[in-house]
Amino acid sequence: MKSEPDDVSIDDALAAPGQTVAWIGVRNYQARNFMRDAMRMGDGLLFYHSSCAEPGIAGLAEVASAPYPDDTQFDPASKYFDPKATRENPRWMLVDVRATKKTRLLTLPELRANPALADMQVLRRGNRLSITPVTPDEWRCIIGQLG
DNA sequence: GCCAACGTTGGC
DNA sequence: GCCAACGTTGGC
Repeated sequence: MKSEPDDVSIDDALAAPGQTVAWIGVRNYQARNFMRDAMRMGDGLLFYHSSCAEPGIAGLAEVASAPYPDDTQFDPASKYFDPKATRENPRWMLVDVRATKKTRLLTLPELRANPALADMQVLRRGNRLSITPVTPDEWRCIIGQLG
């Protein structure tokens, strides 16, 4: 899961109550569907810093809730407000994310240099999704690099 | 700031 | 349903 560290960094997440943050602001259907349909409590997450000087994997986290509506979609004062969403028919769902560990920064160039990660979805050319699945092999490889 | 890539919007 | 225009993402 990508986060801009100027917005929410791994340190911010670890400093939050219960080391947990609601993953607000996702406004892409595919990314929403991963949270709404594919994630389960306790699933492992890679916490990726994007749109920053040194993009890369900065920590580990886990899914900490079932999916529920993103409240910011209903708030006209929020930059994530969606006028087409209603309480009765919410459009945007999220999960809570519990940060478990800050790791060394596994940088984007390092990820790209690893043949075992060549097909990783987040690294694919043109990928703009802020949430992408990780295969078990990719997960093991990355945990190994961080260990 | 640039720009490739691609998702969304809206007219038809 | 098509598709051009536009907006956003995100690395560089």
